[in-house]
Amino acid sequence: MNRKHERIAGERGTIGAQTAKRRADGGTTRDSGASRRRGPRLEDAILDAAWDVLVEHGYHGFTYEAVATRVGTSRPVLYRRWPQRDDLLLATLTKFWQPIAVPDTGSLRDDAIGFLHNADADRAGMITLMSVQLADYFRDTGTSLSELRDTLLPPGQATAFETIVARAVERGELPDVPRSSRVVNLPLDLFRHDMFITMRSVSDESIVEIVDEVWLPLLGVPGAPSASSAPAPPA
Amino acid sequence: MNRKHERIAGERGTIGAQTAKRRADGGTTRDSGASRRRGPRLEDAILDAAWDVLVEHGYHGFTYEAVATRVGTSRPVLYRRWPQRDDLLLATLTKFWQPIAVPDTGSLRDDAIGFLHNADADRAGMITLMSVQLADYFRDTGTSLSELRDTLLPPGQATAFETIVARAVERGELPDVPRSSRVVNLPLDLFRHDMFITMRSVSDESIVEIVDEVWLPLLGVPGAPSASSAPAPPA
DNA sequence: TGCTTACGATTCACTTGCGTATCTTATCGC
DNA sequence: GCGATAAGATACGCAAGTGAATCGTAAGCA
Repeated sequence: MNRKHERIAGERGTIGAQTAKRRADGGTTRDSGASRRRGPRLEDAILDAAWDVLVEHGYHGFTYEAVATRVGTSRPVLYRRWPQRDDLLLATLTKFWQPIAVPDTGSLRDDAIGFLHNADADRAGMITLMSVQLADYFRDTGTSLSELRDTLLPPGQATAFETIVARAVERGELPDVPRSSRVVNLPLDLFRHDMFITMRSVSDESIVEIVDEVWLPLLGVPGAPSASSAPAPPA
Repeated sequence: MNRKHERIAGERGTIGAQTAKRRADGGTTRDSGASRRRGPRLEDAILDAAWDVLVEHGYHGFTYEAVATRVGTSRPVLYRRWPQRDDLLLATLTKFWQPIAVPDTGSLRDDAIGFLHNADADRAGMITLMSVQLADYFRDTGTSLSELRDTLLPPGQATAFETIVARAVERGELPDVPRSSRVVNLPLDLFRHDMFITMRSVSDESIVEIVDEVWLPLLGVPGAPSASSAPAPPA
């Protein structure tokens, strides 16, 4: 009946002995003598570990405990630098946020496909993270992905596809007419949606599909597949 | 030094007395005499509460503790029915999952806009929930939103926009040509993306924008705004 | 009416994480 | 080399959640 209690009571009885043993160890639990990191070097190591934890376990698993364990230090070290969880999170995101390379191939289509390809390669973890893993963060703070993106992105800067379109216009590949932001940025939105839904890397087929079947026709690019020449049936 | 241990030891010592006291109380702590829910009625109440908890606090806050507290019962009652957290979650989602109404107005554009409007009204919480609130669930289980949707959706059924397009073809509003699934279902994808990004209800303007600036032009609907007549500059 | 079921309540030991308070000691600047 | 600094370790009190066990009793049925 009370097996559990008996066993536990027995363990409790050894607390004193365990404490004494720990003291006898003298705290040489870890590799004492190894170089002790300080200042920026330590900070970098912490943020690296924080990033890993964030990607692997999401915001929910993004605890001081987990980060400290992973970096091989203790929580007080983290608290000294980032008193709030948000501070550590923001520092981590800021360090690892870098814009995706926008290719300049001289072809609208190749630019678009190339950029989405870069996005997939560079941000497979990033966008997944920002969209899904940070769900708890967004709920806790009441913010959204778009707001976080705004705080991380340098303001007033053209988006990748605005750049791509502008170049195509300069080349004369596209007419110089006003276009809605919705249409211009459509490929990245669809790409991001695919990534959200599947939680996986977006396939090359999907990228080409987005560009050839949706974006280029919308931009009125000659030779692009029209609505009546799409290959796949509605399934 | 060992204050904690001493204190705990002291508390431990009172266990017998506390048990005796509880027995003397007779368990009449709450409003005895109020009707006690049983069977299906209790189950419904639990799932209702579970749904509320899920929407409000997300999967992370979706604990037996929280659900039990909200429904006014205790955790063992929940454990008896759903031994695993996933069981309770699936039961909750199954109960509250219902398809969005697909309007049949006789107009392709009105059908599309109307459906997205219904989606926004019916699923503002739902899709937000499924996308963002369940992030931990997806990570824990290694599944994705698309897989969950597949398990909840009746298989082999046409999507809303496939239905809408098929009706338009029957009416002669659209030519009977093969269309890619990507293009047909584009509006809901963009709608869902908007919801993901902003974590808010999708505005009517955005819905109209999706239909008029993206979808209808792609389907080659005459009179729809072409790529060169979009109102807003790239901003 | 009496019996069976199972609901509601409570307790328990345990785990994980938080935020803080120390203490020792390695490292750096002088 | 020496002192100031801060890394790293450990502990504490607290809080929330987990499964499980137990117990009294209200509800439903024969």
